[in-house]
Amino acid sequence: MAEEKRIDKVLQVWVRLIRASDKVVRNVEATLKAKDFPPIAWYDVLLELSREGGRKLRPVELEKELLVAQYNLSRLLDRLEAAHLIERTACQGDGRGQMIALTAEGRAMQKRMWPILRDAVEEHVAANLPERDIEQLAKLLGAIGGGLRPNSCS
Amino acid sequence: MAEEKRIDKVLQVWVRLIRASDKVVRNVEATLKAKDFPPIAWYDVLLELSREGGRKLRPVELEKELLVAQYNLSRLLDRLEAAHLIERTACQGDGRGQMIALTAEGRAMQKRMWPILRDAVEEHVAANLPERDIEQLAKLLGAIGGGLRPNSCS
DNA sequence: GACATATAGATGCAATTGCATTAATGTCAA
DNA sequence: TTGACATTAATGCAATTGCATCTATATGTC
Repeated sequence: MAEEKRIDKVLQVWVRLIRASDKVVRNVEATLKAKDFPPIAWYDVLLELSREGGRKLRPVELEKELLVAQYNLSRLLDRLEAAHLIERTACQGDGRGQMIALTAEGRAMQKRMWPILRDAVEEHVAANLPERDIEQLAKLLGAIGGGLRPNSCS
Repeated sequence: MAEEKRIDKVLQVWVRLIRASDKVVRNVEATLKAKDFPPIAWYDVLLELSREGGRKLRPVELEKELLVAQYNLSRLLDRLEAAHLIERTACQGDGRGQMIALTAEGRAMQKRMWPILRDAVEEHVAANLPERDIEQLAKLLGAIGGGLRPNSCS
């Protein structure tokens, strides 16, 4: 009986987790699109590269940071490259690989997207949650997601 | 400064929410697929119909319950129908609409999927969270997601 | 009844995702 | 060095999603 109750609670978390995530992502994507910005996935790549200063990253590294499937990243990079936001260059030392560099345009895009994204996230995630709940939530979600790194950065 | 800190926390929740949800969904989908079961989306429809006993539902109703886009639901129902898990019948009283009925096969599928899904969710969502955290999480996620209904049912 | 407008559901088409496989190196042991 | 095996990245193809639009029926107004 106590077991039954627990599984019900877990299922409730399951449903709410998916719905909350879905809702928030849709809203933020919509905000970006409404202002003619590219999707969140593009921002993630641009941010990851921005964080490295001028250092170039290899797709494999991005893959690990962003938790994107290899074939999806490959094509995401195609799109970013076509939009002149990144550049692919050969990787000396490893003939298989390549280095991904942010272009000036790419860096500018990341900077322009940042405040939009920040405000959208603040609005749709934190709506009217008190500081305490935010912290609690971060802690509990961290427990589900496993090891994660911090985020943000302009 | 206090503001800065808050937004950082909110962004952390944003990142973790997406990652936790993503991870959990992928794991559960993988579990289903590994046992040759259809995806979660199918289960959601089957469960919704099962809950109604023998009552048929209209796509519009499902749409609201499941929060799926109209055109996606239309095609999801195509697939379920092709798999003989549901049946579409005319809707008397409204010539535009239709009624969706669970077939015996559909009901059986829902029943077979239930324990698999339950265990997978228990494993991937609740891994090693104490009861208290589960409840906290449900409460907090509910605050983000807005009004939600309870779940589960075999 | 005739018309304007709203609602239910389907569908063509483009973009994205997932899956399986491939090509090209790299690594390491014999 | 060579051959077996691992790693990096790309790609053909099918399935799914998003978007815009379309058809058919309903509803309300005159």
